[in-house]
Amino acid sequence: MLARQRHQEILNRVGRAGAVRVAELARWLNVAEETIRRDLEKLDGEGKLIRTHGGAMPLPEDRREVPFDVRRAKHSAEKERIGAAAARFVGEGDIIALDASSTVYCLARALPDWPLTVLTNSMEVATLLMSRPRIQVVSTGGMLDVASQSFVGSFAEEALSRLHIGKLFLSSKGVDLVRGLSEAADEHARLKRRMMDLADETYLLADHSKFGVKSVVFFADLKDVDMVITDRGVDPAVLPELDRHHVRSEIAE
Amino acid sequence: MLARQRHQEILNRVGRAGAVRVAELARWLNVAEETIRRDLEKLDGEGKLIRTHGGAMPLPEDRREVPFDVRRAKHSAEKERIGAAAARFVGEGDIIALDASSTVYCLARALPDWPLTVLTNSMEVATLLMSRPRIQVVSTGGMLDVASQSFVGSFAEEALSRLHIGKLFLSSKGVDLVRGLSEAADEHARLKRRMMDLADETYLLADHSKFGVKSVVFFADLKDVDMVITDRGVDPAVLPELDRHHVRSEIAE
DNA sequence: ACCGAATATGCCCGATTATGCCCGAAATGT
DNA sequence: ACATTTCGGGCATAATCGGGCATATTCGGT
Repeated sequence: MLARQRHQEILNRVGRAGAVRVAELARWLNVAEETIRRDLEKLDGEGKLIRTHGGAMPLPEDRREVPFDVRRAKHSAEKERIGAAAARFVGEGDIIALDASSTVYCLARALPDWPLTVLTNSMEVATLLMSRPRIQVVSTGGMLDVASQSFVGSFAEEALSRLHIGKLFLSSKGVDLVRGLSEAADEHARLKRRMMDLADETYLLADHSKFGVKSVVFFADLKDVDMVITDRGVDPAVLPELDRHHVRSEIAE
Repeated sequence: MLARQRHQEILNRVGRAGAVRVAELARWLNVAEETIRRDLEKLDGEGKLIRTHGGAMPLPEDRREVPFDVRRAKHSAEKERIGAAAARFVGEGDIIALDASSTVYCLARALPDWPLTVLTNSMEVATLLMSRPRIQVVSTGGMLDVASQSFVGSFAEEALSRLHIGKLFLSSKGVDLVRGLSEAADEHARLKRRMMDLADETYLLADHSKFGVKSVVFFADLKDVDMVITDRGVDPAVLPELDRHHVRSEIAE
């Protein structure tokens, strides 16, 4: 039986019975309990059921469908991997900031399940993390930019200054080794700059297509970044160059 | 039976019976009383019921933070009418504020299609209005409260002070002619108070079931309200009383 | 078709959680 | 005031979990 098939089967049974136990499922589906646990972990992570000690329960009625479309534009596999790799730098109790970008959204989905405070200007990230009980979400507020579904403007920028950020995870339209990070819109650039100024550490999430690209507004030097997380498609010449700027880097496998 | 399942069952019985005893629950659910005690301790800690000696009781009706979808469903016809009536007070180019309540959400849906600036602390209102190109949405930001899907906290409160609000539309858990408006949670109460202080005019949207109800935290007098919009089910004695306080009122037909 | 990588699965073991039992202390009812 | 019920904490036990490791299967690229 295929793993996916098993997942469906589990969801079916959870939905009908109201609750299932790991041992039950293991017997019923002829797999080890470890496998069932991994299945439940995955399904819980996807928000399709709720894991409990000893088994799982269906979602409470009132949270089954989030009103907004949780449609996700193409998460290229690279972005997923970069997000997962970045998630490993998040420690328990950390105060982290996430910007409004699709790569960072992937990180949000991969965040570990422990107490965290997450500051974000992205509506989508906020909505996503609302279903994670151990995560405290804080939003900058500000003018709502429809295109990026995020808050921008001087209001958002000044709101930031009252906060502390441990680790900032951001992305940018372009990453040039000489000119640094760039964005297409000034308002987004300014906000990212502000976030970097306030953060103890800055992690740049950039898939290989971002390197060498210069967008319109430059907002930071590469040397202001503490670590770059990218994917295997990156030009091999880039990593030594980062090293030369004392920027750590990691390739998400 | 899973622990979580038992918790659900306990909440069910408490909710339906009004009160339960530890011994009863232990017998019904086939576990030791110690287990039930631990369950009750946990549920009480989560604010889902109130422990008493020998058993537990449900939360008083008016201090329950009902999830948004549920609130929206309740009295929806009246709320729709009230929202539509309130929308007629919104003029072109107005700067209005909307709080996080289901009635005001109905107003948001009924907003006229002309240029507007809308300040809100509700994620759902912000999401809804994102699809309205002529409406500029501004959010307070702050800590995200999951139950109400809205931003609260001192952060949100202070963010407000930098803004101007023309007309504020809000609702509240309870409206008492003598004691005024009340909310179940302090953080919501404080924010609403702050909004009222900053607004030129305050419109209270309250269906008839709100009148005479006293929740936990009072945050404003009726005389601070400029206009009350309610429905036909309201006690006829209420309107003259409002008049006596120089509060205008309207019944949404 | 072949090989290395990614994925899925199973097994083992120390850590965590859930539960039940016991007993002295606190609360309750008569 | 006294008998009874209920509570809370300490302890023991069993179920469950999570992570590390090994093996098998599938996938992807040549």
